[in-house]
Amino acid sequence: MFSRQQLLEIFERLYSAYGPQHWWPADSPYEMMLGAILTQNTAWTNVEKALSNLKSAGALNQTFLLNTDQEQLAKLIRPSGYFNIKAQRLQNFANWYQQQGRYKQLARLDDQDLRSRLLGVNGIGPETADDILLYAFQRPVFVIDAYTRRLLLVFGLIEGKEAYESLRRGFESALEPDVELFQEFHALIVRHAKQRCSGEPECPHCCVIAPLQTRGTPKSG
DNA sequence: ACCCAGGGTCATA
DNA sequence: TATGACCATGGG
Repeated sequence: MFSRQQLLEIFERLYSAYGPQHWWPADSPYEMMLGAILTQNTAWTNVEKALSNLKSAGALNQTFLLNTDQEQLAKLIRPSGYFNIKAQRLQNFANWYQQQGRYKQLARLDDQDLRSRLLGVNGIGPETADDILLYAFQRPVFVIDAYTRRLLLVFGLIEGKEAYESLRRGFESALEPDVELFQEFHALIVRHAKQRCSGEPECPHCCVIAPLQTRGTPKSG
């Protein structure tokens, strides 16, 4: 699949091109977790509007999510798209979060336990769960998204049809479990995806996707 | 007028 | 297990 050396070369290029990203953009772990649900298959600019609406309405908290009706919540998050489904998902999350004893109790759980409990919430799939684990709970879990796949595909390191878990384990077994590295790596991949080729020499986008110096692991993994 | 975006669920074979 | 339909706004 890919080696530690290859991944580190990609990371170095991304870091050189774009610098530290300091993800996730949120004022609190709670806001981060809601944002992770709202950004599902949705441009972040739209999520910002939804989060802004929630803040203005004083709705960015457990009390509101647990007590308001779904239609009112959907109205506030309308700009993020899929608003009916996402309103339901936010409330599914809020109910679960309350049952689990909120952040303090969840933070006591080990990575795998916390992950499987997150996946038990209807509306939280593998990527959203891993976003939350990595950025809200500081766990060394590597997030795989569509951008990650595309980038690996550009370098010819994957076929493209690999399962989510397969790619996640690929990263996590090739790299040491370093939370800050994982946080920056995923953030940089997203940052790179938004970068259009400027056409200029030394274009950041093109510098990143140039062929790797390190050679591929022959066959097998 | 298209196309896609920091996915996930559900029904079907 | 593996496809396909569906969800929906906003920016290019």
